[in-house]
Amino acid sequence: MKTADPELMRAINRFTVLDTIRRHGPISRVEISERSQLSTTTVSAITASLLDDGLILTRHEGDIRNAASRGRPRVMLVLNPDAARVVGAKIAAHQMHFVVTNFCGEVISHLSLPIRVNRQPVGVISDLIEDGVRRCVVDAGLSLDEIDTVCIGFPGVIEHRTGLVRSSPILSEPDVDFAREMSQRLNVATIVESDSHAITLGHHWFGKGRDLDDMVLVSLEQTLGLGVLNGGQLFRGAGGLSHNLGDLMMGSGLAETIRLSAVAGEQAILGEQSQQGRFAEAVRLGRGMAHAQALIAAEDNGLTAAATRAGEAIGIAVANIVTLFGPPRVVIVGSSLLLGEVFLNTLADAYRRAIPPSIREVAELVFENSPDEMWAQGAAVVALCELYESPWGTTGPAPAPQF
Amino acid sequence: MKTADPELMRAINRFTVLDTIRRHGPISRVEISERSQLSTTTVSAITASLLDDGLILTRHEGDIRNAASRGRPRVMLVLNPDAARVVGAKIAAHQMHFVVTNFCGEVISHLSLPIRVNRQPVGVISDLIEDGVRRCVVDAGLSLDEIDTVCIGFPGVIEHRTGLVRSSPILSEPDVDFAREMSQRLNVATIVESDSHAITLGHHWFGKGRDLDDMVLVSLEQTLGLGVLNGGQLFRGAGGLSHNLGDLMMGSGLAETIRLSAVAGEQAILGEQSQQGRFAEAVRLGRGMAHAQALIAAEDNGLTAAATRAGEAIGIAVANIVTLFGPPRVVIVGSSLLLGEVFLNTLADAYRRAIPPSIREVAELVFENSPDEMWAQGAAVVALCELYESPWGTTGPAPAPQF
DNA sequence: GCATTTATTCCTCAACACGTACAAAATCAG
DNA sequence: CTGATTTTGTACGTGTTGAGGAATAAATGC
Repeated sequence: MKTADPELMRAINRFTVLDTIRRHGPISRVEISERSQLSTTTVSAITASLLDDGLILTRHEGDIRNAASRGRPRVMLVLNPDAARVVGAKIAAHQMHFVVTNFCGEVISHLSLPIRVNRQPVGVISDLIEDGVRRCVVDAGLSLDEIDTVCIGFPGVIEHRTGLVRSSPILSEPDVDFAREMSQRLNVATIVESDSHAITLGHHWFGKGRDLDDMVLVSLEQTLGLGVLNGGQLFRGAGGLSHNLGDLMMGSGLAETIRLSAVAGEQAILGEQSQQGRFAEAVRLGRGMAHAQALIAAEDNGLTAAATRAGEAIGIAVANIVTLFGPPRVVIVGSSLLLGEVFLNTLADAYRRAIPPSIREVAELVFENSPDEMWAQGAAVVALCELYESPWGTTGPAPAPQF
Repeated sequence: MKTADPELMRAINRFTVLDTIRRHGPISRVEISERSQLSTTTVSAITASLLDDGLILTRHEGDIRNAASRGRPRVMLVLNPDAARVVGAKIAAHQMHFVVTNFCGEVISHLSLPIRVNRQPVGVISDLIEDGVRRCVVDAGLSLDEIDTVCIGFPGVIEHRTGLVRSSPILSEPDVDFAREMSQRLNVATIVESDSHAITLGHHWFGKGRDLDDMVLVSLEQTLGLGVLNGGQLFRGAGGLSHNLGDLMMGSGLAETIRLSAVAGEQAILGEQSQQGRFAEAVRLGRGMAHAQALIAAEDNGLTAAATRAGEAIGIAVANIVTLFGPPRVVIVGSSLLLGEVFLNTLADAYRRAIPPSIREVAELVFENSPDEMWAQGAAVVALCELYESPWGTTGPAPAPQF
């Protein structure tokens, strides 16, 4: 059972203030007070502490109130971008993406490695990731010592609490303790998280979920993932396991049942078609979906049928997710969106037909083909979220005194 | 955003202590301190306040420590059963159940009304419920003034926050504000909650979920419902909507897709068979499932086939729920369990085949045909939960001074 | 220059958790 | 029967925290 002491109270309010400053750009203390329902004096005390810890900065310039306003001008507060730096990574079958971001989540450097890591031994993959992280950090003009946290977004079933990769299409073995592996290699605190969860938080901070504290994100990549945002926080099921949409069974009887990934996974859509020359090459290079769109536009019947099947199945699955979670918005991302109109229209249509009438108006569907960088940025956001919640001034590591 | 002040801190710790006393029977202050990680002095202060408010009682008898123990004997604390009384109700198509419970959730009186309310106008149903509540309260030797809260468990999609019945097989209209309706009739604070949520909390307090703070319950009655317990609390999706398992679509393509309720709902299983005389009569009286079991035992081929189809579909759906929520236990309740071995075995078998191998060991299935009284008791627990969380001594209504 | 307005800070108060010391109530030893 | 022992529960003081009011700071308008 969680016990409440003054420390927890302080942590909550500190987080509230910090998050308000992050969300609402340059903001004055009074406005924080209004938004957070905290008294001005409490806000002042907390912001003083945050300023003292170097997490926020004052800016006297940007008082954007009605210019002809009397009274003492507001002092605007902003996040100190240099308060911390984190690395976010997205690992996929055919490429890796790395970003270094500052405390605001803004990308400082970006590295894309088009390397096929599929089914390589764990050691090889760790090597490649370690290399990518180090290079991206150097590109940002930093050294690893200056990085606070690394977060690696992985496809598959991830146990966030322990950092265990339960199963992933990229790794040939189950139950790999990737968090420990990378922590030891980099000597930096490392988090492992599902790539779907990462992009969910990424969209909450910077993308299509900025205005909502409750939403659901469906990611259609090599694996079919799910992220549920509940009250501004990721909903991690019991044990912190990430969800794997691809493992859902579609069908009412065992005879005609099929796993969603077998209809709508990347491999399922492209698989049948990928025998022939140039297309197979594209798939191997991770550009299968873009290529597929061209083929569909050129009326490739086999692919069109596969895309239609996939769209239908996913539309139904999304309707089921809405039935269970009732979010006001469903953001759909991932490389499969590249399949184009046919796929998207089928999906939206199947959704409309499958959703029960009584909750038809509850959720809106939003399609967004986020750039790869955003996935990595989302992983960085996961890391930042943990930093935000961690106690800094009081119990955290004291900043080394400078002489 | 939720702000933290001393009041919140106190509320949290008060709840922790109260809940610890409820769960672990007669318990001494030191033991509370050990279990809750609160200091002994804090526990002492809080228990003093609880004693002062009359929510708990001291019991000097039951020091069950090693009998030959020296030192000052422990004073055991228990919930004061008479601190409050609530009414819980379960409304179903063919019958209503009411219970009055004390502050511990123990049933004081129980009333079962075998009335068919299916599709009656709202006014008629409210009348019947009002009557049932009043009779049950009188049976308990009480008057309505002495009841603190009423909670009514309804099948269908319920919006707990607003007390709105979004849709229910019992009501012919959608979006009925049942909470207000009953509050006005009874002049007692009334909560409306999904019957699945009610039985979920009921099992958490008294049934198969007593030892777990995370679990999932699937209810198979006229509607197919779901309750998710997360960290000891009901997980209510965005907007507080209850889930409706029956609205899930089973199938990967629209052509072969069917709603779960159309395969595994009570009507779907019994519907085809219920034309003939005695069976139709049983169904009308709400005893369809029990009768069906007898017919299946007598090798009624049509019914057996229907039960098998339903079991398969539900097994698959449960596997999907486990994929999404990853609970350590799934409790399956409801009248459909009466269908017997064929149904249960098919369900368990379909589940085993549908669950992804990587999480096969995560969840255990538990079947439990809870008595109707337990559903009503669960509704009472919902009411009690709200009482527990509400502030009593400080900000709540001060007890009228007695002269 | 002075009143006015607004943002921020200083000071005091109440509530809380916690640690220490002390009182209470039983057992055990002689 | 008396006193030491052991364990439990409580009174007091300290250090948090946040809230509210008074005072201060910094601009505008007349």
